[in-house]
Amino acid sequence: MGRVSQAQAEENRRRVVETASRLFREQGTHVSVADLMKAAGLTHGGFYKQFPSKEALVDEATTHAFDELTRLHQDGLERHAGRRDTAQRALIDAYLSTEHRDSVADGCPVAALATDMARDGGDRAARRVYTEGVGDFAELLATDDEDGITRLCTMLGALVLSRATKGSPLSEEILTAAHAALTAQKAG
Amino acid sequence: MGRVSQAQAEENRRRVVETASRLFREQGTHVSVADLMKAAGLTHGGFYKQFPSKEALVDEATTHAFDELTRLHQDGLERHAGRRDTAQRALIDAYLSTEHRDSVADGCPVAALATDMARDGGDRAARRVYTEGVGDFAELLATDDEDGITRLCTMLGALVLSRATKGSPLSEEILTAAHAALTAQKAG
DNA sequence: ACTTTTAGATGATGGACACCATCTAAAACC
DNA sequence: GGTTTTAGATGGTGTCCATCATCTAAAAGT
Repeated sequence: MGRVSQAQAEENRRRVVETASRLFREQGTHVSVADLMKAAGLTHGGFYKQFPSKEALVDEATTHAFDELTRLHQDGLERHAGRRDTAQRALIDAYLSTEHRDSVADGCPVAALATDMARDGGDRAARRVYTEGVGDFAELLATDDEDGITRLCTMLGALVLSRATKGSPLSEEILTAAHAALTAQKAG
Repeated sequence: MGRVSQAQAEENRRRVVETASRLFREQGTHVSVADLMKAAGLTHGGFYKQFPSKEALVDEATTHAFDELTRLHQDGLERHAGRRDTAQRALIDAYLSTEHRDSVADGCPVAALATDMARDGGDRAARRVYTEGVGDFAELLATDDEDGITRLCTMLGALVLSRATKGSPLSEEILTAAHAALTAQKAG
């Protein structure tokens, strides 16, 4: 209840951002501060000692999610060192899996936050980070035959649609159709 | 204030559903009943004389939006009578236009409602209608060379991403890249 | 014309929201 | 070790939400 060490306070703050980045992806940016803090193991009141507003947390949590994404992509590239097409293939496999479809909270922020970004038109940090993330992701996906942007559209569209139709067999069909299209060999 | 003719009442009810179908696409299904009714030119209290709950309206408004979509697609097919590829081309042109990107309220419900459908997992009428709509749309888009599902994923992904990145030049790049990919002639 | 019905308006309910003032106890600093 | 600082807890504020009870005036039914 009383004070907590600086290390503990920073750790708590980190946990709030981390929790927010997961909850915002899962439920949208409208999750309440109280729910957020409870999920992070704290009470609602302390929030404003760490963040000036909920909006500021949305920005920070979005940034956090995209930093995580960048790290994940870099790890992927390193693991298949230099072999761009192999790394892309691994990324596509994971992206269009039912596991990714079912784990929104830990999943791709480009897909999870798209509608939230589109809906609040402001000139926020979250939007800038998001847009930059889209560009980076597209670059990563480019092949000799096809535009990276188009491939990202197909992947993201498939993920979003498979989530929206989950429960119907169509959900899995969407994932496999998009996967097949993205990994098909083009005639040379 | 007092009573209103049956015809007027039905007309008012229709306007509420129509308004809801637009507002839900534009702002999400969390728009308040009060805002909804105000937008339809009524007060909030009368709502429950026409609908058992807000959830029921979400179902009805979703159904309405998809009925509209079906009608639009049928009109499109009739206008290019029999010529499937010409009708598809016109559809793609419209779908990936900046006008469509900028008019969410009147735009494709598959794109606008995707996240809302994904987020509330229930077995609602809205979800069933949505899933059916996705299947129908995909059928419409199939070509000899490519799966209709994949093409829908690309189109929808592009629309969603162009909306989320609106304000950046990337937004237009996404539309043109996806458009080029979807209208490219495949090697025969 | 008189009665009954009902669409919509008004206003209240209980709950959830973002945000803030205040308390408190332990860490940080001397 | 005594003072100061502060992270987090407690308990508000005013606002907005979905839903409902009640009122009212005009349409429907006789």
